[in-house]
Amino acid sequence: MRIGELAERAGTTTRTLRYYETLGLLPARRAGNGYRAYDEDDLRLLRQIQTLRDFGFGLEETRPFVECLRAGHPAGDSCPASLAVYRRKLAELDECIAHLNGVRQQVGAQLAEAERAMAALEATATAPGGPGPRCELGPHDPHDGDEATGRRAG
Amino acid sequence: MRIGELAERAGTTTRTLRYYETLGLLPARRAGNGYRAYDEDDLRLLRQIQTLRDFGFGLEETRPFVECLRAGHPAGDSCPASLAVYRRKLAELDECIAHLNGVRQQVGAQLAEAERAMAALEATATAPGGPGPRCELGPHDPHDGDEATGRRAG
DNA sequence: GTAGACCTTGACGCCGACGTCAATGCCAGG
DNA sequence: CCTGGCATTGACGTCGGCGTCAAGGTCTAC
Repeated sequence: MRIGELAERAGTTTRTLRYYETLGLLPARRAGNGYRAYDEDDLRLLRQIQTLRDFGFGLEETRPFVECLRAGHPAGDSCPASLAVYRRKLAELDECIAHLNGVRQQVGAQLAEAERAMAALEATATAPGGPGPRCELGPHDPHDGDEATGRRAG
Repeated sequence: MRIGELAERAGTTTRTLRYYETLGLLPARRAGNGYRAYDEDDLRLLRQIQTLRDFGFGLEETRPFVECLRAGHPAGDSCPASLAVYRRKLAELDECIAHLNGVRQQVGAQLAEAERAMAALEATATAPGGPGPRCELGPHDPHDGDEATGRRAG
């Protein structure tokens, strides 16, 4: 099949497939006219990549799984290199989750404290039966909470 | 004080301070020679920014806190807009943590399963050795919050 | 008067995973 | 023949938070 069909069947875009090819993740054979030619196995490789990416794996981290599949193994995680990636990822996840839990606690404490202070001020400044709470929330895209890129000399 | 001194006292770089200024986050007065001039209040604003950034807040999210301080309030979170950011962040954190916990479980299960299958075949493993764990796991796709644009049609 | 330590603005680089043109080629249908 | 829908490569844009030059101005010390 050609790139458009593979993209559609996998629910992705041709741009993505070409990108994966530049990474060597999903190389394609070529038809006589220069068009990329894919088969069902390529679809499987692609699905493996997508599954891992949905878990938050970087594309490079999916490589061992893809190569494992291409080596003829029944599953992408039938190889030691893949298991190593799993383990690394688990450690990363644990660290990240712990970090976020810590942050959550601190932010929660800050909020509670600030709310307490605000309530004290409003009680002294506003009369009873006043207006409702302000609603200044706007649309936003969820980011992650991370750091670890070298900042703050410390 | 000048930019170099402020940077040093805050443990950051001049580049960062100029960047904050372009964002309007930390505007500076100017000395006669064109040099940026900061005072102790600016240092406080900067410290507020840093604290929030350490929590994983984006720079834009620190703006209400900074403006709150500049408005003369005792703390950056003495204003309703700041509290709104806190609450939004908490919700984000909760969502992110829940997501990561789910992923962790799935990856853990995958690993366990793969290890079982591997054990049945062979018992050879490679020694690990990574550069260091980073926490860059996102709750989901950072560029768009849903799959309407086409990936993983399912 | 000159080194050199500070400052200025401007502009490009980086990371990840693509999106989005642009210019052009291939092929089937009317 | 032309239209139109697929394909090709190439290259720049995006987002966030800066790093890293580059070319020059300013002030201080010797």
